[in-house]
Amino acid sequence: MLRNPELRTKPLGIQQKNIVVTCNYVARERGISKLSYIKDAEKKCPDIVLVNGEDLTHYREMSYKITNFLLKYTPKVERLGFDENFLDVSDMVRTRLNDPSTKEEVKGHIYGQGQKDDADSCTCGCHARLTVGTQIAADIRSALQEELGISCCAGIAWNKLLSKLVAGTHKPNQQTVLFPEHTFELMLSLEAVRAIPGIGHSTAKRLASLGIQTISQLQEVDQSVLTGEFGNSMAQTMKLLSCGSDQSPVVTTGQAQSISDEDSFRKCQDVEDVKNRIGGLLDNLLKRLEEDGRLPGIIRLTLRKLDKEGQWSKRESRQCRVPSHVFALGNNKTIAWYCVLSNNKTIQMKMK
DNA sequence: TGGGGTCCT
DNA sequence: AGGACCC
Repeated sequence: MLRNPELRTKPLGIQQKNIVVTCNYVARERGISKLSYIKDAEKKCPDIVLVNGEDLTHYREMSYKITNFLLKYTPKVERLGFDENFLDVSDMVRTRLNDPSTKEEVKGHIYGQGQKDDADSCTCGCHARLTVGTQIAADIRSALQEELGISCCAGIAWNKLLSKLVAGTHKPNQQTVLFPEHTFELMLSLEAVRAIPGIGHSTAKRLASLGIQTISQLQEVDQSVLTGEFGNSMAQTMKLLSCGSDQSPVVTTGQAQSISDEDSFRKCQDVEDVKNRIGGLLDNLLKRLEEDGRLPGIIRLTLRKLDKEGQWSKRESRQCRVPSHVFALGNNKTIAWYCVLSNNKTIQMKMK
């Protein structure tokens, strides 16, 4: 929509292969959901505009523009995917609170307000700090809109878990603050344990096998039951998460730990085809590598196979260290196969 | 389901 | 090398 503002008012979906991976809010009002099949989306909304988003270059660039913009406010910026950032603004809050011109006005929504009367029992000053947090968020969001044309949501709380959860409570382009009295309310509004960031597919299944499906069940279960299934460390963090407690600090993301390029290799029959496609992926990688300026220490090839029923199986990977002279020679295609051949391993690719 | 990423075991 | 998690 940034590159083509006319799309702003139309139902827009971003397409990768057969799937609408994400869409704008106009499309969502028409019943389109993320990760739906193109066919279903077109049935619900025949006039949906589809833009191919298989090449992530533009999104990646914008993503880093935004992160770099946020880094002007504080060095404590942690990226999560291409479109989320955590900011630890504790230091900014402190300096603003020392400024006599700072007011007590809350910007944006207050979570849970109106459902209970707010007896402000806090004596630690957290209400004042969170209030300043809402002002910082509002400032940053409007600067983002002005300078980069980006709208976004924000959640203001005292840890990453809660800020993320509360950010989702008022949805397009709004911000919400969580005051401590409403923490339990927010956690219990989630219902399923799966809704806790950090509890994924597999953990949710294992919890279900213990008879635990809701957050309140997780809050109330005996610690030893969890420890038996997950071990001490995971059991403890899950217990804490269920109560809205998150000890993890905001960790500055910095430069990428890895760069990768993928393709699903649909309709790829012969060896020649495979070589060409991998060669293409490699060309893109080398281009990005050059922009990055660093040299890789390891190269890895990952693949997924289709079995006879056409189902995806697990990923398999082979990796090896790359001596820098390989890059000094600059021979593209040599590098492509370097890791495979250097281990003298053959990877069978069976594509449908 | 897709094309990315992170960290832990 | 694989598994879990995130978007």
